Amino acid sequence: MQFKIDRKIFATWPDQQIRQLINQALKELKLPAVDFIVEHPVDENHGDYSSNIALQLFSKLSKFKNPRELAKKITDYCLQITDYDFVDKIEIAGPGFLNFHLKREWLLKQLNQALKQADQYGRNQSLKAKKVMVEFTDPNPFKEFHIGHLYSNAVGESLARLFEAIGAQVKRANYQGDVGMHVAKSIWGMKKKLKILAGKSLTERVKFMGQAYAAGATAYQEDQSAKKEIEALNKQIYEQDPAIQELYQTGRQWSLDYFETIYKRLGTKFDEYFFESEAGEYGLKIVQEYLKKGVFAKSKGAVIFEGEKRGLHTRVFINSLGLPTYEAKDLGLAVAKYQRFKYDYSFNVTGNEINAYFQVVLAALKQINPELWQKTRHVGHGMVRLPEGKMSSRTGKVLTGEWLIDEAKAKIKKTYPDVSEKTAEMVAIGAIKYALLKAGLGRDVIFSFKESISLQGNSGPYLQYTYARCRSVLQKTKITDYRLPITDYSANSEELAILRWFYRYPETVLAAAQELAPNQIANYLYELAQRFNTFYNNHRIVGSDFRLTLTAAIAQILENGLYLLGIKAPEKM
RNA sequence: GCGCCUGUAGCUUAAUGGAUAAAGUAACGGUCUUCGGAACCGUAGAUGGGGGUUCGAUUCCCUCCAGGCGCACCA
Repeated sequence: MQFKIDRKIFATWPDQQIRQLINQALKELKLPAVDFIVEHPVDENHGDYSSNIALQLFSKLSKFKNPRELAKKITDYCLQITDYDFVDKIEIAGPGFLNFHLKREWLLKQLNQALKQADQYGRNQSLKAKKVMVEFTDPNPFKEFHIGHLYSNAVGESLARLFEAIGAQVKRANYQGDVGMHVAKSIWGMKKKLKILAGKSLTERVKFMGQAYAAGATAYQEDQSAKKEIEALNKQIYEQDPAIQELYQTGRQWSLDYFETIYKRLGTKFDEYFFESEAGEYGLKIVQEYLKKGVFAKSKGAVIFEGEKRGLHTRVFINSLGLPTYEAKDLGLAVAKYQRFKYDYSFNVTGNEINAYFQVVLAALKQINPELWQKTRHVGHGMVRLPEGKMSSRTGKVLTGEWLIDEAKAKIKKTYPDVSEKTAEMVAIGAIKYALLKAGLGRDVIFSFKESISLQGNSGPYLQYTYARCRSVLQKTKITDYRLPITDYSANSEELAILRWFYRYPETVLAAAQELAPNQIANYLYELAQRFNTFYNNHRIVGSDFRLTLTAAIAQILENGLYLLGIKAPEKM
């Protein structure tokens, strides 16, 4: 599935106009059309936008001595056109790049845009009227909420906010495994020592269930009689046997209540909850129906999808006991989701360990409902690993999300004893989310405690600090409307460095949403904050209308951008 | 064994096939009679190996090496 983005919104953006200008020049000069790029050069001495048109064209033509000669011809033509109000100058550089420098007036205009649009700045309507469902976090009741869930939550929430930022109507979904062997294992463990729980907090009760799960999982592997007991429990759970209903319902509710406390701290609010018990029913029916139509096959008493015929794995959808497996449940889930929300796009955010699994499910979905298949996309992110290796809830070697947040918070309070409780929480969440989101989604996240709660350098707190610093300076004045009366201003180099960076925010938002890459927002904001702090160190802001305006605009972008990462910007810290 | 993913500075990460590979962190050295030092500036340090395509490769292709994940009734 590919996002269909309407780029009309950026038709007047400089890169689009430069592209038009070059195409016009090619036509006029009777040069052949050829693929070329217009991009921001890495080195800003090379201008604000740069094109490789001359290099691309040169390799196709023989009548020019070198690319620079060709570049000169195109440039000369472009310079005759006067109705482009944003280009200051065009230079030919290096092997034959065309470098475009933007006019200061245009840059200053963008500053005003940011202040005028305030919290709407950077948002657009590319996905207007599109419905998008994003499924993420997916913790399992009766087990811990570990830092992997924290990661999935940070990624999913950020993607949801990015989709909203480009105009989509988004529903956040959470899919939770309330039936299955892990529940049986946990309940088996709970039955052994239930009495301990009287008067304990929710956190402790959930922690206890985690331990119960570990005990059950170990016993399942090592003890034959325990294994039989657990399998019997699994059946009881599936059949809703009254004998264990109270324990089951109590434990389930503890988990769900507990998860809500974590979501609240993280700033996520789910619109839709789905459970495996529900998805299983749908899944079973679907698979049975399409078994008749030949999509699935019977083998060794089970119902399978023959993925091997398509270069995938063959997987079981209904096991030989007649119960739906995870595969069937995921098919049921797709349908259940669509019944509740007629989505145009459906994203499923999980760890990439199930990438191959998901390909099989999607291949089956394609046979059953091509329309839904078209709309569905699995987003596999890297896994969180400990330096010692993989986390395992079976051995109890897990770090819970709550532990991490509390540790981060404790460190902040220790380093800065004066911060308020509220701010410490905000900064702790900011540090963790930023650490998780600043890297691309592809690779595994090697969990480093030190890194994840870092307060210096490229960190969430650095951005929050910069925001608070901006706000603090602005509060020294009584000005409330920072609109700029100035249309020309001879900016110094630090000011210019900021001007030449911040107008890129709207295009960064679009790119991040389109490429499913929250890290692009993180990178952008970090660069912005760095430029501001360098400027701040060398110039006094209070007393200059221009600098105050600049500061206000930066604060606005920091706030907007942090929001897209799911991070709050504190007024003080 | 087969398939997928990942290898960039000691560590964590940037870089739509473009120009001198960019930061943070750790190390060392600096900045402040100033609006918030959770800041700023400087020094030193890298594309796993080998081929290929290209005017140009961290990026695409092949191969080797290293690591991770997956491969039938768990989720």
